[in-house]
Amino acid sequence: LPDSIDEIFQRAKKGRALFQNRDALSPEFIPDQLPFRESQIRQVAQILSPALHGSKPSNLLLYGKTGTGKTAVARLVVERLHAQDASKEIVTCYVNTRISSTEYRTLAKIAESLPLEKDKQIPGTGLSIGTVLDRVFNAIKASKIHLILVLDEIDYLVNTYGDDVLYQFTRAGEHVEPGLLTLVGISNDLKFKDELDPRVLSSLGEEELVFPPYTTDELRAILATRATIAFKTGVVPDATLNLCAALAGSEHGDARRAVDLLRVAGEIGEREGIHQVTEDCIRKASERVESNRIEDALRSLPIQNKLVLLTASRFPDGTNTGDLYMAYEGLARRLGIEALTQRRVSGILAELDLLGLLEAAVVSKGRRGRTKRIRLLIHSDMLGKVLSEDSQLLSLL
DNA sequence: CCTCCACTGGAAACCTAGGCTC
DNA sequence: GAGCCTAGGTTTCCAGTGGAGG
Repeated sequence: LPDSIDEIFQRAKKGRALFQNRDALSPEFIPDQLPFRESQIRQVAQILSPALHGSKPSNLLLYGKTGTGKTAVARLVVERLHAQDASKEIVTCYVNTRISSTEYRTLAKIAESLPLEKDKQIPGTGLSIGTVLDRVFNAIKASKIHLILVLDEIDYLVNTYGDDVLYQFTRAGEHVEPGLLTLVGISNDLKFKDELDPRVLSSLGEEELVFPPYTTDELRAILATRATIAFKTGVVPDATLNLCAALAGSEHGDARRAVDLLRVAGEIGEREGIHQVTEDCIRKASERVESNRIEDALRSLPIQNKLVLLTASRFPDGTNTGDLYMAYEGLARRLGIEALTQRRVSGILAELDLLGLLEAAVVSKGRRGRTKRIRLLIHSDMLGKVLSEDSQLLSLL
């Protein structure tokens, strides 16, 4: 509906506002209470506490599926530890290795939290991993810092780049004296240990903690607490919280998902100008959250991956690598883009499969060879909508 | 039971952008 | 500024393969 700008602002002013503190539902929000995680908090605090009298705590590994509170617990405890530290020698650093996306960027992020001399800053590119590591270790050594390094989604780092860097970090004890380095690894993947060099594992996993998924009841309680902070009183009925908890609970007790859902539902309610966050808002939010996730994934894709995806969308009934590649070449020619080799396109198909944007299952057709059965998993309308934002692809849409 | 297709996917070489050293 | 280095993406090369059809 073509609401005029003023109308939108008027409605906002009139105060159909449902939120009183939206931040309480933002992904960055760390509540000072983490219900149902008291014992984990206590244990992590216990393990890290030697840092306060200048000795090195055990390295620590936290396991559990997404949204089970690993990150929140780690950040909460590390933050408090930092606050309690009178010596001011403790430096804490949190990096999500999947978001940093490469070894280099992960190290650069770590370096940001260290006092690096002017000529030892880390540029965006150009240095070897080894050089960056040296600079990081030297900074710790020179300023006698105790770095407590939280590596979130460490399984991503190891699966994509191997455990070399991690190995360097685990034996950094010898490199960084008189400074100290303590590692807190966070992994979503319970099997990730199998991939690790035993030397790394024995050092990193000196202490381990498993985070069980939240039950639906626990999710409901968490949501209720957050809702009272985030929303005005009486705005969120119990039934809404129940549905929200149930939806998130069915997806392996993911609290982040649950909180996300509630926030978006609140925004939908506000926009519709209704006075409560209804169950219907939750359902709409559930769809929205999912399609946003996909749209973001699409937007951040390199041009060639977009083109491969677009090619796949031209085959509503699915196709295979060879046929897709021929069509892809044609489209690339029309766009004046250099076509990649079939080997590379095959690799891109595997990447897109991993992202859940299409299905590329290897199938054998007997005498007619082996190939990937390729099927788009997203709406081609949505694909067209997002890809048309890319000026290079516009002429094909 | 064997063949042989149409690829797969590992390995290595190659390319490019960008920082470093001198 | 020349020449060197690295990371990350791509190409080149190729041995390997699941299973329908013979």
